[in-house]
Amino acid sequence: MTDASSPLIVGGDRGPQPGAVRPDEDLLAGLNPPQREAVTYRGQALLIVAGAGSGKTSVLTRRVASLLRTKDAWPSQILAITFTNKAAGEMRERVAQLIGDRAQGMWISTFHSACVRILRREAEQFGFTKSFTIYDSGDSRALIKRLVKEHEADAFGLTPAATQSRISKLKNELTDAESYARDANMNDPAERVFAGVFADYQRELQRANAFDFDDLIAQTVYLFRAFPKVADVYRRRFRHILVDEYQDTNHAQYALIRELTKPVGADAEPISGGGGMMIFEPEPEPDAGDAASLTVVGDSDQSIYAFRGADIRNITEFERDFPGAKVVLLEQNYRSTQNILSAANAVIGNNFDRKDKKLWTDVGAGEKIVGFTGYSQHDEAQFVADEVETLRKAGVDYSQMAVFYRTNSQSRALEEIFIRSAVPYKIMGGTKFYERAEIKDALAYLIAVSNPADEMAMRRIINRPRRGIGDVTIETISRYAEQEQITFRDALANSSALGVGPKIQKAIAHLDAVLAEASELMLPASGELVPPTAVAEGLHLLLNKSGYNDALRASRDPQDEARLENLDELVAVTREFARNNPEGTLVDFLAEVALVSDADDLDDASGTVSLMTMHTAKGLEYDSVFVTGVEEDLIPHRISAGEPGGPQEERRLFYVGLTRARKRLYLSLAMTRAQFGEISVAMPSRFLQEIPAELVDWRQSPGDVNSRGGTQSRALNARRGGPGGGKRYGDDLVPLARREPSANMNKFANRIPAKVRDNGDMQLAPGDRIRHEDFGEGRVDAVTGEGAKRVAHVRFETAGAKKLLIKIAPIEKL
DNA sequence: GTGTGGCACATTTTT
DNA sequence: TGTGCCACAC
Repeated sequence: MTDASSPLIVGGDRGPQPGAVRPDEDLLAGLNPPQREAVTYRGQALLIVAGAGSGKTSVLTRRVASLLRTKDAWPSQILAITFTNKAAGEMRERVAQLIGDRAQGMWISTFHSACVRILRREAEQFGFTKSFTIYDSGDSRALIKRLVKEHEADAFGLTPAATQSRISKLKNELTDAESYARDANMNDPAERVFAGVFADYQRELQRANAFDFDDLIAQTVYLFRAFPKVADVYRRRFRHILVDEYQDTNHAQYALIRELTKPVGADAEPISGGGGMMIFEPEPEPDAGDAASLTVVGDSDQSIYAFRGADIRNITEFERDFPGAKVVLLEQNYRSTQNILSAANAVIGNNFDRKDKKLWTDVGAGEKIVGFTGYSQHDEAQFVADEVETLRKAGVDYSQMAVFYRTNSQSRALEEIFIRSAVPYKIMGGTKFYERAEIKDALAYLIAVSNPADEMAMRRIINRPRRGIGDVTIETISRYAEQEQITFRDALANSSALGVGPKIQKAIAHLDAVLAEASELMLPASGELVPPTAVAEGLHLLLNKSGYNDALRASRDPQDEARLENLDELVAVTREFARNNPEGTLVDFLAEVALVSDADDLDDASGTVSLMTMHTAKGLEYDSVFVTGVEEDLIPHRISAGEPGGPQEERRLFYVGLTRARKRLYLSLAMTRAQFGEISVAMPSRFLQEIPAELVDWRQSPGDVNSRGGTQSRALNARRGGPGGGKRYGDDLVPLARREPSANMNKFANRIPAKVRDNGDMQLAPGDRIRHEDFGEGRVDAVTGEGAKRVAHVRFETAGAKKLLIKIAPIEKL
C-alpha cells in the first residue's frame, strides 16, 4: 500500500509544507484517529468503511474542506456524489460553514443530477437537444404500456411492469437495445418481442428528446466512451471525486466513476463499434498522477438497493479495482446507545459472508429497547401514537421522532390513528406530490413548452381540460405530423389542415395559441435573459388561459378544490425555485422537479413526527425511532424469500432501521394485519429472535397476546402512561412508564413462533352471543370469509361494532 | 366524446 | 381498500 503518498500538485499550488502547522488543523478538531486519517489522506484511492453513525458525513465534509484549505484542489475540481439532493444541499452548506465562500463552484449532487448537467451540455453531440425531458418511472411505464399493447407482448407474459423492470435492469448493466438484440435468442418469440419493445422504447425516447432515469447514467457513460474528447474535458476538470453511499451504486454508476477516474487522454484512440460497450479489464495506467483521486464512503451492511441494481461488490472489491487503495475503518458510533448498537450488531451478525465489524460507543447502555405487540395494526398504531405523546410530554420534540415501516401501505393505519389522536405527522414519500394527476398535468403543460418533441406530454394535455378532442382526433393529428415530418406540437399550428370539425379546430387553435404565448414568456430568444419569475408566470398563464383552472373551479367534485390548492402549491414551488435559482430556467426547474427524491422534502423544523419507509430512512437519524410491523412476511418481506440474497438484504434493511435511533428504539408488531381488506394472521419476525432478550423490555410480548388465558389482560383502549399522570421528567433520558416485565418474556425470547391462540374451527352464526376478553359481550351480525380467515362481524354492547378473526380472537361462545 | 358502474387485481423497497 | 380498466348508455 502506498501510504502517505506525496501530496498532489495541482495548478501550481503546493501541498502543505512539512513541519508547518497544517492549514487544515482546525478542521480536525474532535476527530478520532481513523477519522483524521480519512480527512487528511492524500492518494489516488481511498475507501472509508463507515459504520452506521460513525460520523461519516462530518468526515466527508471536512475532507472536502481540507482539500480546499490545503490547496490540493480548487472548488471547481471537486465532484462529490451524494445519495439524495437533500444530502447534497446539507453537504454544500456544511462545507461553506467550514471554509466560507470558497465552496462556490463545487459540484455536489446526486449521480442523476450530475449526469443531467453533463448531458445538458453535450446533448447536441448525439442527437438530443439541451431541453430534453426526464421521464420518471410513471412516464416510462406509460410509454412501455403503449408499446406492449402495440406489440401484443402481453401474449408472451410481458406485462408492462415486468417489461419496465427488465429494461431498467439491462440499462443498469449498460446493455442497450442493440446489443441485447445481438445476443438474444431470436428463435424464442418471447425474446424477440421483448427485444422489439425495448428497441421501440428507446427509439420513442430519442424521438421525444427524453431520457429515463436509467438513461441519465447509462447515456453519460456511452457519451464518454463514444467521445473520448468529451470525457477528457471532465477528467481534466474533476481532480477529486468523492462518492457517498458507495455500497448502493449500480454497475452503470460504477462504470461512470471508472470513466472519470481514467487518466486524461486514456482513450485517445476512438473505440471501435459505435455502441461503445464496456471494456472490463483494468486498463494499464500510464501515469497515475494524471488520474483524478477517488474517495468512496460506504458500509456494505447498509446496502439495501440490490433490487434496483446496486452491486455490493462495487465496495467489497474496491481494493481490487483500485490497486493501492487506502482503507480506513470507522467503527466508533457517535449516534446510538450501547443497547441499540448491541441489538443492531446481533442482528447483522447473522448475515454470513460479511466482514465482521462491530460498532461500539462510549455513551453508555441507555434505555432498553421497548417492544410491543398489538392485536391489529390499529392497536399497534395506537401504541405508537400514545408513546409519541408520552415522549412529547417528556420534552421530546415531534421532529425528533420517526416511525418506520417496510411497505408504504402500512402508513395508512398509522395515519388514521395519528389523525384521531391529533399527533402532527408528515409522510415522506408515499403518494408523492409530483405524482398527483393535476400536478403531472401542469408539468406536462410546461414540458410542452420546453420540449415540443415530447409527444407524451402533448397527448396528456391535449384534452385536459376537456376540449372535445378524443382518440380519433389525436390519431388524426399524429398521422398528419408524421406525413408532414413535423412534431405533434407543430401540427397543432395547422389546425385548419387537419380536416377536423370547426369546433375541434377552434379548440386546437386555442391550445396552440396558449402554448405559443407561454413559450414567448418562458423561453429566451437568442441571447436574451428571461427573468427568474418567468416559470411562475408562465405556469400561471398556462393554467388560466388553457381553461384548466376554470374547469376545476366549475366542478362540483369536492376533490377538485384540493386539486386547485395543489396547483397553487406548485406555483409556490416555482416561486421558491426562482428565489433559490435566480438564473434557473424552465428546463432547470423541470429537471429539479423530476429528480426530487422521497427524502428530499424533509423539513426538519416542521415540528411533526416523520413517517417513512425504512429505505427512505437511510442516512437519517432521530432521538426516538419506532420500527413497526416487525413481522414475518413484512420484514423480511414475503417476496424477498425467493430472491437470491433477499433475506440478507432484508436483514440489512432492518439493521438500517435500528441504527437510525439515537436514544430510544421501539419495535412493534401486530398479531393480525389486514391487507386488501382481508385479515390475516401475522407472525413475529425472525429478526426479533436475533436480538438478545435482555435488551428488550416487552410492554406486551407476542406471547402475551397469543397464549390463551395469559395473565396480561390488555385493554385495547387503555391509554398507556395516561394523560396528565403527574410525572415529571427533568432529564433528557426519560424513565418511561413501564409495565412490570412480562412473565412471558422468556417464553418468547428464543422461540418466536410462539403458540398462536387457536380456536380451531369454532363455528359462529349470525345471532350467536360471544364474550371477548376486552370488548365484553356482543352479538354476531354476520360471518364472512373461509377457513382460517373467517371473520365475525360482532356488535358489542359497549365497544360497538368490530370485525374479528374467528380463529385467533380471544373469544368464547356463550 | 363523455360519464357511469361493475369487476378484477393489487402492494416491496426508489433515483 | 381503492384504483384502473372495460363495456355500455347517453
